[in-house]
Amino acid sequence: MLLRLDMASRTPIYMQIRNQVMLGIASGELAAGERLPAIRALAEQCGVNMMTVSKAYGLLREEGYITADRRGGTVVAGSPGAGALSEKYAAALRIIAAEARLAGMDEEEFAALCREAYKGGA
Amino acid sequence: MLLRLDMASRTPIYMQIRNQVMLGIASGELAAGERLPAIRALAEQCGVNMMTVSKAYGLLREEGYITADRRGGTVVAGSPGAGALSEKYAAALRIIAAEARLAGMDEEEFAALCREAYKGGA
Amino acid sequence: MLLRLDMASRTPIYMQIRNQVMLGIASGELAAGERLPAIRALAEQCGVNMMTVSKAYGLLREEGYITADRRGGTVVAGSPGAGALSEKYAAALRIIAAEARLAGMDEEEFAALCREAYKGGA
Amino acid sequence: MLLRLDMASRTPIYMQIRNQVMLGIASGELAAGERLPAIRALAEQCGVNMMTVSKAYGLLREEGYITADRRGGTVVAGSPGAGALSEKYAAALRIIAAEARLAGMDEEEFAALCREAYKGGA
DNA sequence: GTGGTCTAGACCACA
DNA sequence: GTGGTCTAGACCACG
Repeated sequence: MLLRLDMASRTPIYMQIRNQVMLGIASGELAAGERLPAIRALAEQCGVNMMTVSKAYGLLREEGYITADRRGGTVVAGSPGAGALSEKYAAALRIIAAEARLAGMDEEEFAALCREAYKGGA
Repeated sequence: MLLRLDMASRTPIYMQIRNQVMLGIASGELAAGERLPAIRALAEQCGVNMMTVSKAYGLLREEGYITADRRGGTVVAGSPGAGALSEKYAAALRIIAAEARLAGMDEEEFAALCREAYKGGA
Repeated sequence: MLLRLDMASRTPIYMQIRNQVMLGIASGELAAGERLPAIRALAEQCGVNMMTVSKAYGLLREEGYITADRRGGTVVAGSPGAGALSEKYAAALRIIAAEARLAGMDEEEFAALCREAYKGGA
Repeated sequence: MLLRLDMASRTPIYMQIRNQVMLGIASGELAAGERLPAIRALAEQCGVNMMTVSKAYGLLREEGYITADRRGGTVVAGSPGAGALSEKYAAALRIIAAEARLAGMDEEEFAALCREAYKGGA
């Protein structure tokens, strides 16, 4: 699990870390029960502040994607699976769909693109 | 065209305005050539500062969704249509797809949701 | 002499008119002594306000490119030829040269581009 | 890096700042990777509002001349170099060339002036 | 510390 | 009338 952080991006670093860990879990690269690197280790490896990594882990914990294990480490949680997308992501999807429509894509092209994005995380 | 702004949201107000205007254009509620409300008028209507609306309009202009006619007013541009989603939105789509996968949705459910989002803007 | 005005441009319309008349004179398309269209006629032809055309003509008159003739018309003046570029244009040229340098052009390429621009107005 | 701003100029202050920073990068006075003054610091130094400097930095960022490092500060970007002048600057060059022609300069004189402008930023 | 966002006024250029 | 620019403050998110 190697993180690629873009310091020039508008997306906050902690969010980039959170996103990439989440993507790693979704793709199966990070299996349920697998242990994540310690905060200090990951911070050093990425050249960022420990607080930044801590914030990302905290977010992932709140979302239920990871949990603290008994010995003080952090492990990937078994996915609970709410069965539906949260309203936050649904709203983002509507915006992306509108952008696609304005870019000239028809419904079939957009659906294919979405399937591709879904499979890409496999 | 009525805008609904959430002052408590993490999304900046100017971006909320930009998104809703863009959604309005995509849905056809705002037709090409149609005139948008004047910056001051929209600012007053939304209870927001002029500069905030100005920033949203500036963004939309840069993106090519609207054009400022020098003879006064801002009008909806005819969409040229790049034909593809920008990498920025493609990356966001990958994240949403991963969230959907972790929420327990299978590919078919996700594709249906995406089609719904696309048609929703019709 | 047909003017092509872009209402969506950031360049004011009166300046677009001024620039195109000046370019017409430089290229020889408008010869010294030739009569320019009346303000009202040009305004109607371009679909702009008379005041706008008047402002452009006023500018060109101040710069010495055109003069009022005895019968109330406007004619192209014989070029006086200061022999040097005004500081305003020299400054603009420095900025363009810097942009070219940052775009990766070397001195030869830039000089060739400048000669092309000079000859283009022939 | 000292900026000289002309408050009486028709050129907006934010554009003057943008131009001078760009000229500084082109001349090598500001090297790639070098850190620019903080927005607030530059604003105070120039006796200008923060937002004005912010707008200039935003422009330079969009143009790819600088990048905002999330770990604090704004740095000069390594120039990618499109290899050609944008149409906007090419049009401005045509206008300047025409002005030079009307000022009585011949092609050689103009080319020499352009080389001078190019080398001036060295 | 940094940049990002926002407010409530103001003046100006353009058409 | 329109949009563009600017000021002098303020609060917030990020690292």
